[in-house]
Amino acid sequence: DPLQSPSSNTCSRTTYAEGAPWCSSQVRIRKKRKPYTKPQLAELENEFMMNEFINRQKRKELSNRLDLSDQQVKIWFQNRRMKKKRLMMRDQAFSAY
Amino acid sequence: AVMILRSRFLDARRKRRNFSKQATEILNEYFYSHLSNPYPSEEAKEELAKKCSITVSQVSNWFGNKRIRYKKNIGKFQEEANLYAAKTAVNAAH
DNA sequence: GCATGATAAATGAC
DNA sequence: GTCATTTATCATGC
Repeated sequence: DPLQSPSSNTCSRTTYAEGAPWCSSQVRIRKKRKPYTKPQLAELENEFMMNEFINRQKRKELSNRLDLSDQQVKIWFQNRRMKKKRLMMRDQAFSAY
Repeated sequence: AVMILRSRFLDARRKRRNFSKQATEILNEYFYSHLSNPYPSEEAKEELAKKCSITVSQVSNWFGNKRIRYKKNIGKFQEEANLYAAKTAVNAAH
């Protein structure tokens, strides 16, 4: 797994670092965010339409087919459910007018 | 007509608009006066949203962007930081 | 041409 | 599981 460290801690060296500890090293190594391809998203969206909660079985075959990890598919569905909630809230807010 | 407005409302990303000068002023005042912990509570977000005439989600977006961009290049924001530090100092004196 | 606001991957608290 | 975040990317403003 190609990992990337938060190399630049320009924050902790500056005079403002003392007043902003939140700024200092975000600690752990984080995988770089990589946008998914259009075909990948199309399949994920299609599966989400079928059911918003995916089981291990379908998750495995989806991850294999899309060249994504099992975890990535799981996270995508979680984020997708949050997105749906945001859109519905926004729609509701609009309907108020 | 309503549907057109609705679609634009739903797809805010495509129709991004900069916040008003006053709104940015209020958000920056809060950010730099809470530089040690620039994480407003839900209540604080709602109050800021009301003052700025924006949504709480927009407040969250603003602080998220501000925090990451600030810490990525503190030098670029130093002048701004000094400005608002002086401003809050004046407010405190009164 | 970057600044800025919103969104898409990814993490972690709970 | 949700959900507030971090980070990179996108789309727009100017």
